[in-house]
Parts: sequence; structure tokens; C-alpha cells
Amino acid sequence: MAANSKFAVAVHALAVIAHHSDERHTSRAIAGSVATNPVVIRRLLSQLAKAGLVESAHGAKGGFTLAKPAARITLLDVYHAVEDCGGLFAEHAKKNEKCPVACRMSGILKGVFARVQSKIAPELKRTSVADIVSQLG
Amino acid sequence: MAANSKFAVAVHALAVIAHHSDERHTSRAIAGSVATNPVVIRRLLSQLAKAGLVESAHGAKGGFTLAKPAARITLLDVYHAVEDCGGLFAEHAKKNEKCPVACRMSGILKGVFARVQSKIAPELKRTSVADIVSQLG
DNA sequence: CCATAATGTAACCATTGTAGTCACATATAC
DNA sequence: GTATATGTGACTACAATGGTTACATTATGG
Repeated sequence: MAANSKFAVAVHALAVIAHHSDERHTSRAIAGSVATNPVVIRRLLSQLAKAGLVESAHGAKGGFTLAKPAARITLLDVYHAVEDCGGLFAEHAKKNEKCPVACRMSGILKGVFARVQSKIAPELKRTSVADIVSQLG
Repeated sequence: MAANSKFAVAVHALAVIAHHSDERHTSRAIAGSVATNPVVIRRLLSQLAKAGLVESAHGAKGGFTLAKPAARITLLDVYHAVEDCGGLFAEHAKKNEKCPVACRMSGILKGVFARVQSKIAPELKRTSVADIVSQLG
């Protein structure tokens, strides 16, 4: 379970909320659909709240709602809110500073990774949470 | 160090080999440039060998060479050879089978992930190991 | 034929990131 | 005031990765 499922869970959670956007949804209810622990959901939605995607209400009758219309929340917003670890790829931590090849590789790889990243952003931006909900049928 | 640096190390190793493609390169020499352990390099190049990107020779004067011209080894080839864990993203391991939203999410997310992947492939295909080497100056 | 030098791999340890869990402070509704 | 939420810190469990040691295998070259 070491894979990065945060993005998937976040999209799932937002879809659950957006599916009945007039109601408040508790972390417990969302966790029921995702099959995980309510705390995991609260931690994740806490990140989304900081990014301005959801709002939370404490206390009885509390829970989560969308902070803006589902059509205006893109998967890129979700990705940025959740993906704190940087990019998809990673460079090797160390390198031999004395090797001329190694010294240049760092910059070259950075360029390659940046170009790849720039291709996925538009794709994620094209899909909104509303699109996801519409596919729920 | 939990990030996925295999791709970066593989590209680095291939660049080292391609930079002097007339010589054999030992795992020890390559590891020196990457600043890691020779076994790590051998394990990685073993995967690349299975994918037909490099060839290895046992014994004294042994080592690694490219299996085909650097211009014909694309970063997509490297990516496929190395990235055994599937895609960039992952679904949540479990889900609530009784929840109609959860049941549909799996398919929807698969579609999203596939569309994103399809965008990065052409970008990786566009760059060859020869291109990397030419950037080494 | 034997020493040397290299890959291929299995086995193991250390580190790290994620998920999951418990506990509790805080806030809100009725 | 009680019941019901979120927010968060602390902790455990687990899986993936990288690193290391060890050793079998294979090839070269005197």
C-alpha cells in the first residue's frame, strides 16, 4: 500500500460530497464509501480545505461541503492540494560532484521532468469534479 | 529516499555508457558516477537488459554496452523497462462494494489515470539517450 | 590451469512514506 | 449539558526502496 492513493481518495471524497451537494457529509460517512478510517478523510480534507476546495463545520450537524461549485473544482486543483511531495519523478539523492557527467545530469533530468509535468497539467485541468459526478450516472 | 529515483538513475547510467559507447562500462564505474552501490546498478541494468536496451558481458574485461544506438533508445523505452509498479497514480486498495458511488469510482479513476498517462508517453518518446548525451556538451 | 575480474542474484538491514488507529482538545446544535 | 462533529498529535504496522554483504557463475589472460 505504499503507492500514492491520496489523489484517488481525494477525488473519491469530493465526488461523494458533490453527489449530494446540498447536504453536509461527515468524515465517517465519506470514510464508509472509501473504506478507510474517518481520520484519514479528515486529514485529507483538511488539506483540501486549506486549498479552498471544501469547507468544514464543527460540532453536531457539522461536516464537509464544497467551497465552490463542483464544475469549478478541477482535478489539477485537487492534485496540487494533495501532492505535497513534489513531482511524479525524483532524482537520485546523491551524485558524484567530481564526475562531469553526473554534474550535468541533474539539470538535464530536471528539464525532462518539467517537460513531462507540463503535459499532464492541462489534462488534469480539463476534468472537473462535476464531470466525475456526471459519470456516476 | 522513498521517492522513485529508478528512472533517473537508469537514464544517468545509460548516458554514462553512451558517452563513451565504444568502451565497456563496469557497474563499479557507473556506480561511481551515480554515487551508489554497484549492485544497485547491476540490478537496474539487468532490467534494461531484459528490455533489450543494454547488453552485459561476464568475466574479466566484462561490463555493459548499449544494445542499440543511443538515438534509438527513447526515455519511454527506459520508463517502461524500469517502471514495474504500474502507473504514476494508484487507486485506494479497498472500497465499499455496497456503495454505488464507490463502485463506479474505480472505473472512472482508471479512465482519468489512463488519459493522463497517454499524455506523458509522447513526451518521453521524443527524447532519446543520444539527446541526453548531446546535452552533456 | 589458475588467478583475476566481472555479472547475476539471493538475503538481509535501514530508512522512509503512507495508512490506519487511538486519544483528546475544541466547537457547535439542540 | 449532552451529543456529535472536526482538528491534530502521537503512535503502530506495513510496504517499497536503497544499500550492503556474500557467493555462484563466467570470462580473460598469463
